Amino acid sequence: MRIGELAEKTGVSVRALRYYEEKGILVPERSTGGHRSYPESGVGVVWLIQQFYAAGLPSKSIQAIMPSVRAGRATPEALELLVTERDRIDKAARELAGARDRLDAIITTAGADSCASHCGENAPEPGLPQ
Amino acid sequence: MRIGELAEKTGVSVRALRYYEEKGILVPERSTGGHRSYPESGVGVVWLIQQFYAAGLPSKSIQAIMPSVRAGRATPEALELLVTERDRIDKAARELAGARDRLDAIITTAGADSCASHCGENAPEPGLPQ
DNA sequence: CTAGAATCTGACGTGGACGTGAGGTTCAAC
DNA sequence: GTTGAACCTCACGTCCACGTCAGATTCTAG
Repeated sequence: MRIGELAEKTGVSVRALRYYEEKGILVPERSTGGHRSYPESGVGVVWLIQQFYAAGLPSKSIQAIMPSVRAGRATPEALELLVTERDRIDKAARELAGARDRLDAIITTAGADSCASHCGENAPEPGLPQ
Repeated sequence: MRIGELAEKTGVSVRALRYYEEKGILVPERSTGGHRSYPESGVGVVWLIQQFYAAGLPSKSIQAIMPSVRAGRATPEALELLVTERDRIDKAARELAGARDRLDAIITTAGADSCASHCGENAPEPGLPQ
């Protein structure tokens, strides 16, 4: 599969795919003419890379992790990095939950006021079973 | 409280605090000489700002949200932004959980292999209660 | 009153993940 | 064989949350 097709299938830009190669994250084959050629599995791999980026992993860590992903096993050093990053993600998730709750609190109180002000008086409870 | 003290109490750099003012996120009083003066409540506010940044909110959104935080109520437009950002955080949290699980899967399988290879055969279970 | 610490205002530097041309090459179709 | 789309390699531009340095001003302790 050529770079444009992979870009379209994944929603990632062509530039980004070239950038991944530059960083050693996703290195494709080359045609005789020099064009990049990706396997079908590239789609899933790109999705995973995007998830890792979204989780805040830097390129270097992703590049270090990808071989383990492909192989299904890891050297002790790679394993250490994996655990470190997983713990970092756990921490990030907790902070995210905190921020979300803060926003939610503002929404319920502020929203209740705002609603009362134009929906007609005080609702029974701010509500929020979840 | 002066800027250095607030920086020390929050662990945020002096430069960052000035940046928050530049972006209209946290605007302090001024002494006659022009030095910034923050209230005690600034400590909590800065923590909240940090949480929002960590959650991926851009300065503009934070700046738009802070008045609602201070007032405890929000205009309909602000409320819409709050809900939008909360949902964005929820989505981010789900993606984060996904990435975490992917890492975890690699860790357990790869870790089991890796452990067996140097700890002496197949352990009963990959283990990892925490 | 004076020294030194803290703060002030610009203003340029940084790092990461790409965006965006410029200018040339390769590929698929006709 | 030729054309137009897709691709190639530089290489500079961008955005954001600050870092960092310079040079001037203000505050606080003795």
